[in-house]
Amino acid sequence: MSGDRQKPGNEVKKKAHQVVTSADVAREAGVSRSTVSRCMADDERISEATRKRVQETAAQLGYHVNKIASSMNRRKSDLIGLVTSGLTDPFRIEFLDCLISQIQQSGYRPLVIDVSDPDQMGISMLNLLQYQVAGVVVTSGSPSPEVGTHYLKRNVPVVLVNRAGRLEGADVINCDNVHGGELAADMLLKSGKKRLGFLNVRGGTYSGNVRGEAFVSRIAPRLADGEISFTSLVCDSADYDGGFHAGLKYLAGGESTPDAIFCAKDHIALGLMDAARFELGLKVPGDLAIIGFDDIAAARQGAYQLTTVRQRADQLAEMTVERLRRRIGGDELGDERLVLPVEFIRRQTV
Amino acid sequence: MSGDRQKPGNEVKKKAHQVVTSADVAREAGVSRSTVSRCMADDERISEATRKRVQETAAQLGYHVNKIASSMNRRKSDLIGLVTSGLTDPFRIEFLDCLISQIQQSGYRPLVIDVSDPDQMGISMLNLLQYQVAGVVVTSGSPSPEVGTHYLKRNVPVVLVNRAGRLEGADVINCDNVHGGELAADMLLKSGKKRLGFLNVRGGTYSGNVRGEAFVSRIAPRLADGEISFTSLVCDSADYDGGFHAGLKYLAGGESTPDAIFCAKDHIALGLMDAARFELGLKVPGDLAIIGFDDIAAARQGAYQLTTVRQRADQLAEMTVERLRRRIGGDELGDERLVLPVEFIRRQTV
DNA sequence: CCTGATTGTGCACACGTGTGCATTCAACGA
DNA sequence: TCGTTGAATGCACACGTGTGCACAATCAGG
Repeated sequence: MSGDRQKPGNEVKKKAHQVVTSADVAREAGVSRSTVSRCMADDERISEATRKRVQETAAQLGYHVNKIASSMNRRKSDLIGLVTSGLTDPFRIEFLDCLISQIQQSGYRPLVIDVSDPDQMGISMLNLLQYQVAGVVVTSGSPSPEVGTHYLKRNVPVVLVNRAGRLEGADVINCDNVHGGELAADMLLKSGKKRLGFLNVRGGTYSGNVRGEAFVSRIAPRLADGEISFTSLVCDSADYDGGFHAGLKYLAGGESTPDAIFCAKDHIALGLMDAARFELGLKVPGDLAIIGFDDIAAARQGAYQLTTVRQRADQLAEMTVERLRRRIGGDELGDERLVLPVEFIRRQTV
Repeated sequence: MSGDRQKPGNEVKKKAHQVVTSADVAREAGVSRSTVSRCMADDERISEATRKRVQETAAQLGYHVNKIASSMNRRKSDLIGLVTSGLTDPFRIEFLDCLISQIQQSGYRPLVIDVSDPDQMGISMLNLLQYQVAGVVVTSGSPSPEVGTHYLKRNVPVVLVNRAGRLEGADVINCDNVHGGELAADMLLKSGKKRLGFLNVRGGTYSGNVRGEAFVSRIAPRLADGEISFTSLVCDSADYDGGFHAGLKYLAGGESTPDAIFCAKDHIALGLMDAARFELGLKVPGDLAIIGFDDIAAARQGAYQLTTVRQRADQLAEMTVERLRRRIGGDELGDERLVLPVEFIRRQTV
């Protein structure tokens, strides 16, 4: 009746208020440890009667499966690594919010890791592997191919979200940056504005660059006609302050000052808008039309009512989790490049 | 030379591209598994020469300590549970940002768990225990005393941040809500406004209630004199939209409409402000003075320039982690109730 | 009553690590 | 030469679980 490999005679040698283990439940319920394990996992081969009895005993003793030991045995945990860099970018936060919720709903747990220092990317991703994660979602930075092979060898799925990389063995999910850029271009062309601009962070991000390029190639014909002009604008940081200072710099006046700006992301657009309205006294959209990208919560607020291109964080999260689950489930999928449709949201800044 | 408990003869029986384990490193470096373990942990009793050799071998073979196995052996992981409810509240996000960064810097990893459904609180906290977490930070909800005893029994430290509860065996950290409320009151009294209000979410949160009560008791003398009036205002959700709709409701006009409102938190204040300015055409602070609480990033933005009471997220995180570390380190500390000082930030809404 | 099938449980092993204790070895003083 | 000391390392066990396989029990059918 007692557990296996237990030398007889030293029954109560352990410390008193030890953590309750499956062996305790087994002893109390008069079954073997195996049966307890099977009951907790709702194994079908266990009779209804014993299952109920064991589960009651477990509850009574306050027994909970030790997930660490379980993970060790199965050589895989139910942790999913979330690679991000800080919680400052509004859209990424919204995405993480949806993602965490959905991961949890699927029976997994998110293990967050911050890679604000890009040099740490590789180390951190390998570190994650130490936890036997079931999968990883990368929302910032680009893992090196070398890291990729480590994951490939361990058969741990990786999903890159809104990233450039084409990592071997990893899925890449992007919103439709190209179409988004085109939608913005179409809108500004229709608006009658003449001096167009595209504002992105210095150096550019992958997403931002694609959006900008699509924008430019869409307006190219009219540019060639000389009907409109275009300027590429740059800010120092991809956030509110960056947009704000860019506004001060580019909108100070002069003949070539843009009268319509497409921003690489909403957060930048908000800063730009505030600089224009409150620092420079410009009317939006009268003096300056603005289009953003993402449709973050603040864009909907009364203070902004920003016209923008929406990518839905919840759908992005859904695709991510669905992809992870299938790969974890054993589906042998080829690397794929998935695209999330975007939608133009017309508000009051153009 | 070979590892312990290894029956001779079945050297290469395992699957080919197996994960590299400490035994592999041991074999390759010609030492025992124990030595490998000690080398990876930088144990002092290992000679410089072998340590170097082993570590090089490990690197060459691509060996990484299996944290799950390690946690299993030590009966404690380096995970720290973060209990939150969604990533929507701006101040909580800022706090989590700091917290995650500091947790990581201390050599731990944050395991996030979402308890948007308060009924799930208990289950989720017990679930966390399954992962042998080293500690837990609660930023939302209130764990039941029963959950507390489980943690106490397992000797896993818990820190409640900006929560009401006085949990046995747990530290509670709050910002100085009382002083904050008083500062806001002092400011509004000095401003010359006569019809004061306090806006909080329906039902109230612990923090909000304390702030409001302190505010009221501070203005009580002047209230008794009849110099001023006070109204308690309520919104349906503790966020931007809640504040926005409350603004529409309470500021529609009439003799008793407040001309100065202290909001339980910045996020509400922003919505209120937008409703006042853009929907009702009120001047801020001319027609309506507004004071918030938290000093979130948006409060600093040009569109708002919100006067508020600042609690510093980074310091809050610092206190939290410091407290956790000491308890994890074995310090036997009594339950404590720590208070983070606040600071009045004067901007342009009063 | 016997045989084969079906159902429910138990045994024993494996997962990969940390660590107390024993052991080896060299150095050293007497 | 021998006993003592200290440093460096190996041995063996424990951590708590999942699961393949074997085994017992029950039952249907002949």
